[in-house]
Amino acid sequence: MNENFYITTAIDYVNGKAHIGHAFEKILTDVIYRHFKQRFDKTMFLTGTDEHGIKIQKTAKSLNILPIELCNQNVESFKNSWKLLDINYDKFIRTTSDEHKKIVQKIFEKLLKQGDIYKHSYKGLYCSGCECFLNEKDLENGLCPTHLKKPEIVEEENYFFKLTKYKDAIINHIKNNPSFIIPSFRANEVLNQLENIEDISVSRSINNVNWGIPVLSDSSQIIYVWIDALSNYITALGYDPDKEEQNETFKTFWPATCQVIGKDILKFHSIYWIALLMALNLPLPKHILAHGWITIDETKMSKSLGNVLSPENILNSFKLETPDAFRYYISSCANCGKDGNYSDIDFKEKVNADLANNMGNLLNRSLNILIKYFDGEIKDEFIVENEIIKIAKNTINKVIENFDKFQVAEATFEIMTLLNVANKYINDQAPWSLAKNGNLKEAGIVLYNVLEVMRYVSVLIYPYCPNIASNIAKQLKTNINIKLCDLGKNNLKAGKIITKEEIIPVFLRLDSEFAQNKK
RNA sequence: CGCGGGAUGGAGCAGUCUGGUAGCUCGUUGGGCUCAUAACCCAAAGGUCGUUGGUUCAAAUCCAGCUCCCGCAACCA
Repeated sequence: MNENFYITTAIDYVNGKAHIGHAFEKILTDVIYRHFKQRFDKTMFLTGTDEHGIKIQKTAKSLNILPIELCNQNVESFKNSWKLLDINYDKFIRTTSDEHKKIVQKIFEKLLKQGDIYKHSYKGLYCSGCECFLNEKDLENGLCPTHLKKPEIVEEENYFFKLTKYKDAIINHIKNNPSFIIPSFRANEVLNQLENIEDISVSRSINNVNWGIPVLSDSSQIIYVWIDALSNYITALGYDPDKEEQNETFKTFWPATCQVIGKDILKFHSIYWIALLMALNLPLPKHILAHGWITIDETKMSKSLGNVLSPENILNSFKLETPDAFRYYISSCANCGKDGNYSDIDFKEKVNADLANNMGNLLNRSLNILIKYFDGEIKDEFIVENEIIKIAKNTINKVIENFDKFQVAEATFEIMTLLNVANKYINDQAPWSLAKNGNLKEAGIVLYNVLEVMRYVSVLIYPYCPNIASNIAKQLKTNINIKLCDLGKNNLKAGKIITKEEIIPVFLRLDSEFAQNKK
């Protein structure tokens, strides 16, 4: 395989700290990324933060610090969360970085020059308390709900992007590429939204918002979020709108293979972003993956309900030293693009059943038999492949098929099915009985086959549970960092692979009491 | 009459396009095994597939009506 793979997440708005929703998206992306890294040679994973705008400006003011100080603090917090969750991104882009700002300004100028951006006066309801424009629907009895003041009608000159110019092209692209928007049922929503689009405002007066990237040729205007934030996916690659020939990184990775976003921002990514790329004459991303929400105990997470969970809360509440169980659960609880639910009870049951009982215990019992009857040694005569290895090889294909459709939850099901088969196999063959009855070779063959399956499983589960997977590989003395296409070739070699002391359960059941202090 | 998705044993879901004895994971109950992390294997109980009507030899599946939930439209990750 020498295809290239570039995956991005949405960049998070750093007006607060990371919660389980942000974490879901990053874990989902990281799992997909790690899987494709097992298939492709050149891969890239981008995440980052969106840091400009009125909300940051105001929050910073209320804390009596500079906007950049607020951003720096929260960016640190986000990065720490991702570290805790083993999010293995290659690059972290900040919209406040110089490299980003310069390119955004150039992009703006280019679009302005070629006529895709034009100046237009905009009339709206402005609340001086909020220091921003309000929509009519936000008003209560014609008053600003926060300040109970009547907003004034203010006319402002802004720059607009000719979104309508690209409407037909976008409709065609979506219709001609059924796997462009995943899941496909969301494509209809987008097509609907496209019916009513208008040109969008892409700048703000500096009198209203000053925390942003200035328009190069007009110091009275700040570039608004659409061009500022969306373009991060290409500024991070070093895109330069002034150059005919782009750099190697850009040529290697653009267009993105998959852009992972939340369903709330699908409109911006499947319409605004696409139009922007068309205007820049750049190829479009292959897939936009819109994931659903994580609900907490079937309830929508919201600050006012006080049920916002951070990934740290959950890891701490179960005293987890690695994020593997959480990563596994969160990426298997929501079928492709649908909403998923988090509950402490489900979490515990799912990871106990799958990771401890089905997977960890199988490794543990097999290695113990190997110690008990063969002193941890695989003999040459044991290396005879049975039917179960064919099933394992078939599982690789099924997992790949699922990931090709970004069905991350569905792929775990295939791995668990393989483990079920292996558990049944060892039970039916009963190597402990074979050994007692003197059929040592037969017993050894069974163990070899089960451990081979575990080797396959270690690599297949790696994208979800990198630490557990590495642990399994360590006990088998095998290499976890191999490509999926080589998995069938590097079978376990004859020799002593483990001692009694080295057998350590890779994942213990969670039986601790549910932790308190969730708030 | 805005557009779209959904309603399947205690829980969560598949099956619906291409009608033909209702399937998976978890849970429950009984049994087996004793290598293992109260694990693993087998078996059983439990569903008139939201509702009404239609087409058909035959409907979870196709058609029509109705009820209820949800998403988007409307910058919550």
